[in-house]
Amino acid sequence: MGAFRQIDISGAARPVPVDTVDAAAAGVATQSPLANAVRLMGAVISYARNEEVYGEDEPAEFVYMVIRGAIRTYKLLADGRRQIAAFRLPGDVFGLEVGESHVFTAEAIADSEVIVAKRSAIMTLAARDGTVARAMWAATARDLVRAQDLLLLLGRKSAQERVATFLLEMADRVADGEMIELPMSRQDIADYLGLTIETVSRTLSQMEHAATIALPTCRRIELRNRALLSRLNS
Amino acid sequence: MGAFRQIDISGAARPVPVDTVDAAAAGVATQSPLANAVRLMGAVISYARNEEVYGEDEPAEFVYMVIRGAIRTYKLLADGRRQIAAFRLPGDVFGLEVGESHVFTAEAIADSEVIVAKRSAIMTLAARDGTVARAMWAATARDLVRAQDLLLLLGRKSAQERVATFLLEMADRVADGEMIELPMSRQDIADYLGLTIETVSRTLSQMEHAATIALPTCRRIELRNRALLSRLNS
DNA sequence: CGATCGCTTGATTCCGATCAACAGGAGTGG
DNA sequence: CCACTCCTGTTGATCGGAATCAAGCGATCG
Repeated sequence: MGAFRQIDISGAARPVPVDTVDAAAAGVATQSPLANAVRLMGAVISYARNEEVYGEDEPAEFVYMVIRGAIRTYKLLADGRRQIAAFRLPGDVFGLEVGESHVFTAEAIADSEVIVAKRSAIMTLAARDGTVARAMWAATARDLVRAQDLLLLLGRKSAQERVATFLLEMADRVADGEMIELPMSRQDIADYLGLTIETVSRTLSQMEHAATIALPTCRRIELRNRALLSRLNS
Repeated sequence: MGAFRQIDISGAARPVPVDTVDAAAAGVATQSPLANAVRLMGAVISYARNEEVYGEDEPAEFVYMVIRGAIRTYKLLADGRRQIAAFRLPGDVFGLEVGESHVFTAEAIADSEVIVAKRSAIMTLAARDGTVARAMWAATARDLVRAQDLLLLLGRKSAQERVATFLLEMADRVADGEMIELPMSRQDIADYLGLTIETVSRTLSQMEHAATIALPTCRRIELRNRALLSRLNS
């Protein structure tokens, strides 16, 4: 069992509300009616690295959309073991709950900008506009599909397979060609994949030796053999 | 890596459509507008033990609600490793997808009765009735919360903790007092908890020796020390 | 330039998987 | 009814992959 790991909150809470912004100008493509609603009714807030966006069991007063940076959502066990359920990247909506409180904690992985909209306003809009209601459902369903893929990974895949799956997922989401710029630390990856930091590091090193990937820096990964990774992904 | 495990389909497909039934009489309590809609618009179909209800990637033509018995939904890896994502028990709605196809396979664990309703009919109703639309969202969100709890279990809990969590979950869902009547086999439990059948069996035996539980038969489990199980549940 | 933090690498341990044998129970057919 | 088989579950012995313990490296920052 892992020992308790202290998670330090280096950045002080420093919300900087701003009026409605042109999020498209901020690099977020127009997507669903939900994303549009959040964009129209929300304000931009900046979060420093490791700053908490909201905590587990807090009332779910707001809905969020990432503009810049990255957010992790996770649960903790009493002794500090952590499971990250999702990484939220620019364009992702998160914190949307059916119930009255959040089911996990959300924290900024890097300095980030997030649009924050009143949940009550979104819900009111959804009651009037069926396309918004449906987009909310679709967003929850998308999270569910992601979670179910992660279940299979955590329950049944080997360390190599987990890392391969992770790399391909990140390639889909943040890659510029074959080059991946990771926003998160090894510890975050480990807590997402249900491994230890050492195992993640070792596995990446092995893949580098096998020329499956290249590691120019520890936050940059170049895929050099996608076919092999896909085979490991099962 | 686990070897390929053959999953035999002993019961032949034998759908027995029936007109709208009084599901309350069948022991299912009235719940959400969604459950009511499925009940009103569906037909009862019987599935034999191990019979497939639907397969992964099949078009999602129907929505289902369990009346009697139990259903497992799962994903497979290419070599046969299996991860069960959920057990569906009487009253549970499943197979509700936002997209056009199912994201995993559903099979009867025991001989079961399921109400089957046309997805298109439910969707049409949801477009007219916001409470149905919201109930569909709520059902998906409930699945998501369950999946996220399972993520923490699969990623970070020990075998003992997994079994303890499972027992408490089943106690909540099917227990008559402290006595649990399991509908599923050890293999199903193992594939739900990300363990092997041997580890599940051993862990249950240990708990019996510690007088935490009693095992009158292998499908019946009596909780004798819920406090201890809760502590293991973290 | 030293300190700190994040990452990598090596040595060893340990939990759960694997391999193997057997027991109990249900169903089948004589 | 019993003998047989099949299936599920239990238990024991051993193995192995990832965790843990430990050391050192390298980049970033004050």
